[in-house]
Amino acid sequence: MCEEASRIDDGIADWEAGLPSAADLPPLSQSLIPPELASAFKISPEPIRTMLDVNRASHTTFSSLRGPTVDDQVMEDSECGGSDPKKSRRAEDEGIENFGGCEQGKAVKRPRLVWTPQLHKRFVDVVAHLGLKNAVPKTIMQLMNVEGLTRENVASHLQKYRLYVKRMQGLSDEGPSPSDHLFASTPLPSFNESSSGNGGNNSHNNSNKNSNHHVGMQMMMGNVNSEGGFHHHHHHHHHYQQQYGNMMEQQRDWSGNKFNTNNYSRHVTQNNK
DNA sequence: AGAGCAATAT
DNA sequence: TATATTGCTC
Repeated sequence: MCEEASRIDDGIADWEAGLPSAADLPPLSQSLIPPELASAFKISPEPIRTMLDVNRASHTTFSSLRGPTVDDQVMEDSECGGSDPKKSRRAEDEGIENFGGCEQGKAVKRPRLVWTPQLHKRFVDVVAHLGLKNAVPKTIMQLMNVEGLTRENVASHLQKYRLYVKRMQGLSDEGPSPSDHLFASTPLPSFNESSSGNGGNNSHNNSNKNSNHHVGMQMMMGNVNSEGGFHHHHHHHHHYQQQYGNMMEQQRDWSGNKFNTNNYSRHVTQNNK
């Protein structure tokens, strides 16, 4: 996890070392295209860029090298009325790597996880993908492939989720209670799958009585990273082109959170040990 | 070891 | 309120 992070960091450090120094570059305030030239060619004036923009761009590059990060806004499918592939980044970070530090195993508390709708969706997708009997915390955690997500996080959420599903199935009618906002934002899975060894599917007989809305997300914890493989032989490619993840800083000391692969049928990089 | 669950803590 | 933790059984 940290080893890999360090490796990547080193690579980035090398890369950065090869870049021109600030002194070799024109100041940010200086336009690269002279105004007359710009107007002559009908080039709209460049926006004024600040250090913040630079840092943002830098972080974007950084993130793309490392894979999606939870604090990256990621959208999936139809998300967000979608237009623009780039999303706003928060002003925070720069402290991305560790929350406790790799080496100092000293009790640094992880900020609590906030189950954003995106994160929850990923959870539900994974649970639906596993047969009922495989949907256990560790496996879910692995398939969700979210850096920093722990088995405990998943176990806790799963416990609540099961209660919710049971509750909803029991009372076959009646929509979710107002406190079920998160869970209600996701179609109830149909756990008909016996699922030996193989991916369940998302069938389509969900009683979908839900209202989907509101996004109020926030973020958490530090990252973890390692490799681990998981294979899933399922036949249909569900175009899980999903990303997601937006979590943002909730407390001051955390870091970025990441997940990698988008396709469950590929191996996945697992989390902890 | 880890799943599951209710109670309890924060 | 939402999530984490604990204590226990299996």
